[in-house]
Amino acid sequence: MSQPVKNSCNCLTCDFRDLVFSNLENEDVVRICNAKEEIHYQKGQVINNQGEPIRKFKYLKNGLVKLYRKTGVDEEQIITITRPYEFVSNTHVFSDELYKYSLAALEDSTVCCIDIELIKEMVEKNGRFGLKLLTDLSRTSENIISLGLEIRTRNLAGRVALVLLYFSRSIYNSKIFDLPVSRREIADFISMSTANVIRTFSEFKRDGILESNGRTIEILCMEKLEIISKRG
Amino acid sequence: MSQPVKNSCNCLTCDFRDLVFSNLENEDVVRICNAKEEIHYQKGQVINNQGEPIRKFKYLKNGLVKLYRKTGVDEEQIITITRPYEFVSNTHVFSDELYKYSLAALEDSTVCCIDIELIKEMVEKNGRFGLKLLTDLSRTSENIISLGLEIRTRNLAGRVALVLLYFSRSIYNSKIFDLPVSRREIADFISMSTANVIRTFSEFKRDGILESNGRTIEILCMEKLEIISKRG
DNA sequence: CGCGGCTTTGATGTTCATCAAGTAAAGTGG
DNA sequence: CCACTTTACTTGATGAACATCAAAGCCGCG
Repeated sequence: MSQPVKNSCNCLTCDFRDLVFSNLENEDVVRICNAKEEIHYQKGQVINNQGEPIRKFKYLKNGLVKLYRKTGVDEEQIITITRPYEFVSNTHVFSDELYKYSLAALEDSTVCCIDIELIKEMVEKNGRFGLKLLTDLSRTSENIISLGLEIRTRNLAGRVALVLLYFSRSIYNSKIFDLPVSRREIADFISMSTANVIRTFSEFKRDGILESNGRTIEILCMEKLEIISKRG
Repeated sequence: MSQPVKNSCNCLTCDFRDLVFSNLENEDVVRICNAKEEIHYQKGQVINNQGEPIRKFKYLKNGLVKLYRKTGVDEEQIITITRPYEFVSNTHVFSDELYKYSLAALEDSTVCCIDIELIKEMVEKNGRFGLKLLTDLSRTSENIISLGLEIRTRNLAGRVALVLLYFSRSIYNSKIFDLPVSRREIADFISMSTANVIRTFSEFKRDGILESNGRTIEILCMEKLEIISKRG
């Protein structure tokens, strides 16, 4: 697999300026722009590894990523799967020295990397920017926490229904989509065995709730899926 | 049960000044001091309820609290149990209008309440204060997230061992302590049935790992407990 | 074409929730 | 202070939910 590719763009005119850096003056945005690295990762590439030092503040501009941690040899636990317009999912970048979790691209992705020290300097200098980050971090953390709580309250079928609804609504906004993850990754996401994820898919097919061909999924009956997700 | 009691103290000389408000000027600390309410809750009292509007930034000065959410009639899920010197556990105070979770006192507790708008104003005015909050929020969120992940990777015995070690080390710093929660609350914390929590306690007693009398616990064999917590 | 990883299904046994019944402890009203 | 009620705790029995193991088909890739 090839190396990540570094690109460049103008932060002043970037769509993300309003989303992330809305409270910074032009001169500060220019500083960030000159210091940043915009890196393009291909599907499957690792963006950062748990254990590595945290040097950059990272923002997903484009693509889809999974945040996960290794829980043993050949075993991982997926913490969240997110699209852009979310804060960097590694919510501990401001409190730790090392990454506790890994981040990898599920689809081709573009990540903006800025020295974390520069971001901290900007926060110190500009309180409104700090408040914005505080709000974003607050939201991202809450999303991860509540996702974990929801998973824990459900049985197998309920968990599978939950992720299917998550992909359908939060990620692809469509009843038909290609799963960005393997069955095994779904299992790692919702803490169940791969075999039972597959079994649950088969049952959903049998019951006319969805149609699937490999990773292509079509949800046929949203209502049933919602009921299963809620009662599970 | 009686109403919460409001007290007063001088923030300038408060131990927490260094921990929370280390980056604020004296005049700002005085403003906060005049605007704050210090409220004393008795064991069992609710500090805030899910669904209520978020108006205050709350800081635990003293005591022990549980953060939880209602998941049905007469059912709740405990998200975390914390001592002071942690950021307010409701990590979404900066991103939401309403509390998603409830907070209740497990022991007599003292909570400092400051208008959230005043805190936001301070952040805007003083970036260093904002950076401090960002760091604290980052740490608190990470603790909640990783606790949830740890619970999910363990079987019943492993989960019970985990909470026992948590109380022993993080909360009481002793091998002998009084559990601040019922068996049922432990079950709500680690997503298992009350009966099986009790059963696991009984097995630990039978195996000489701990001694218990009601809520009083003495851990006899830390090593075994650690092994169970890790392999579970 | 063969190899390895992903997927699928069935069979098996373990883990766990649920139910039930009983005991102990703690609060409540007379 | 005692009878009463409720809540917490405990244990066993049962069945459901789930993981694990095994075997086979499929697909992409060298």
